[in-house]
Amino acid sequence: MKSVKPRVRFAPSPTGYLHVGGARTALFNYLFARNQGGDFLLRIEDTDRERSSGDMTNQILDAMQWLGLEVDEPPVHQAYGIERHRADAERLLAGGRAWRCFATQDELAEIRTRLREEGRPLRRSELPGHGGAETAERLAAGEPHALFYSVPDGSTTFDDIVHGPTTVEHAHMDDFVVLRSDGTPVYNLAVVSDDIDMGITHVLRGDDHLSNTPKQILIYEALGAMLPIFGHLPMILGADGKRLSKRHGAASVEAFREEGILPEALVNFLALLGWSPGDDREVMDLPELVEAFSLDRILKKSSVFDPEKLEWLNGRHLQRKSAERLAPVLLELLPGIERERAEAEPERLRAVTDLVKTRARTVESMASQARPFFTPLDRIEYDEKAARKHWKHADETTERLAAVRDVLAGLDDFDHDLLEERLRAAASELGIGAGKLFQPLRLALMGSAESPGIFDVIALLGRERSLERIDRALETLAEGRAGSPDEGPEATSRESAGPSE
RNA sequence: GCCCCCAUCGUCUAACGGUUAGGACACCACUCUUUCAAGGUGGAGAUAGGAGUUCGAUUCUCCUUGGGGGCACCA
Repeated sequence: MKSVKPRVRFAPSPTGYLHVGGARTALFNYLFARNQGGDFLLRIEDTDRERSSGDMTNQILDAMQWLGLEVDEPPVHQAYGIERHRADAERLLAGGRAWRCFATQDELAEIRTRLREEGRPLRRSELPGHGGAETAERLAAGEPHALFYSVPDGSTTFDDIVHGPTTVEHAHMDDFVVLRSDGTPVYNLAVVSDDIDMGITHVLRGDDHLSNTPKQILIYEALGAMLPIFGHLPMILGADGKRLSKRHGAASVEAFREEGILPEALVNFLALLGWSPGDDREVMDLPELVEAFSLDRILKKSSVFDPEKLEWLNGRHLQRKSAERLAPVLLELLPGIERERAEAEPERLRAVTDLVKTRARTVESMASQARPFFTPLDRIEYDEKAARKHWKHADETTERLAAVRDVLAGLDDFDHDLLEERLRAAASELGIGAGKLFQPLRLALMGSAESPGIFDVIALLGRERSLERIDRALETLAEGRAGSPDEGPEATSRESAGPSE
C-alpha cells in the first residue's frame, strides 16, 4: 500500500456568508487533513462572476479563520483557471469525448422534454443536422457553440467512502455541457480540472453532489487523470426536515458569532452532526476532534440542526475556557462606559469573568452578567420587579441594609469566607433568614435579584464600591423612589434623578 | 415524471447477528442553595411498516411508506 499524503480542499462559491453546512464540510476536510498529516486547501468557486464578489470571499475567509480552520496554502480562485478549463475542454473534443452544439437553449429544452417523455437520454445524435457538413459550415462561419460531453454507453461505479459502492447507468445520464457558448467552463468541468491541477486526493463534499460524481468521473477518465477518493457528507437540515436556510434562523457562521457563540462550540457541534467519536465524548475542542476523527465513522443520515444543543455546548466551552482568553471577548460586548472601566481593571475583569462564565450559555449573557460590576454608581438602575419584591417595605429594608453597611464598614479584609461568616451572623442578629438579608442586598449592589454568589459579589466589588452602592440604595429608599408598592412602574430611579456621590 | 441517497427516543447519536437497545440535548421530579445558573440523583421517551435469511435480527436481503438530493449554457 502506497500512502500518498492526502490533499483535500473546501470549495465554496462566494455567494454569501459562510453557511453552517459549508462550515461543516470545511471542518470535516480540515479534520481529515490534520488527522492524516495532509494538506487542507481552499478554492473559491468564483466562476460565476455575477454572483461573486471579493467582499463575500473575505467574509468566508474571516469565518474560517474565526473557526480556527487554518489553510495550508493561499486560496485558489477558480476564475483564474479559466484558460486551463478551456484547454481541458479542447482536449475532450480532440479525444472525441465532446461535441459542438449549435442549438439554442430553447431548442435544447424542447428536445429534452421530448426525450424525457420517451425515457431516452440526450445524445448528440438527437440533435437535428448533427455532424456532417452543416456543423463544419457553422463552425467555419464562427457561430458560437457550446461543448457537450459525450456520455458513452455503460455505467460508472465508484466506491464512495461514506456510501460505499455506487453505480449509475449512463442510460440515465444526459450528455452535459462542459463549455458554454461564451467560452466559459461549467461547474463539472471546472471542478475536475481544478482538482486535478491542485493534486486533490480526496473529495469530501455535501451529499447534494452525489449525482454529479459520475459525470465528473467521466471527465477525469477522459482527461486521463487519476481519480480522487470521493466521500459525500450528509446534509444538515432545519427542524422541519428541510434543507437548512435563513428561514430556520441563524444559518451562517457570522450569525452565530454575533449571537455570542464561541468558535470552539460551533466547531464541536458541527463535528457531531454526521459523525461521532464512537465513545460517549461530546465536549471536544479542535485538537481533540483532529485526534479522534476518522472518515469511517461518518454517518449517511442527514441530521437536524438543534440550536439548543449548540447553546448547551457553548456553555460547556465557556466553562472550559480560561478567563484570560474569555475576558477580551467579554470586554467587546460591554457597553461603552463599562468597557472603559473594565479595561482599566484587567484583574477585576478576569475575576468577574471567572465568576459569570459558569452561569452563562452565550458570551452575550456573560457580558450582561458582568456589566453591573463595572457600572458607575450613578448609573445603577434597580430592577423594578425585584424592587417591588425585595424592597417592599422601605423601613425594614433600610434597617437591614444599614446593618450590612455597618458590618462591611468594620471589615478590612473582604474575604469570601469572612464575609459569609459576618453576614450570616448579622442576619441571625436581626432574627431573619439569610435570604431576607441577601436579596435586598443583592439588589442594592447589582441592581438585580440575580447575580453570582453574594459573597463573591461583595469581595469583587471591594470595600469602597460595596459601601457606596449600599449608600445609594439607602438614599433611593429614603426618597421613596423604589420599591414603594403604591408607585407606578416609573418609580425606578433614573440617571437624571440619581444622587451624587 | 425519471435517477440517486437515507431511515434507532422530539433532536444529536452508540450498539464488528446474541445488550434489560447505551449516552447527550430538551422535558419532568427531586437535590444542593442567599438569587439565577451550574452541578448531583432519578424518570419518561426509539429500532417506520411488512416479508424473508438465521437457532437468533437495530444489524443482512427485498418490498412498502416516509424524508432528502439531483435531472440547467447555476455552483
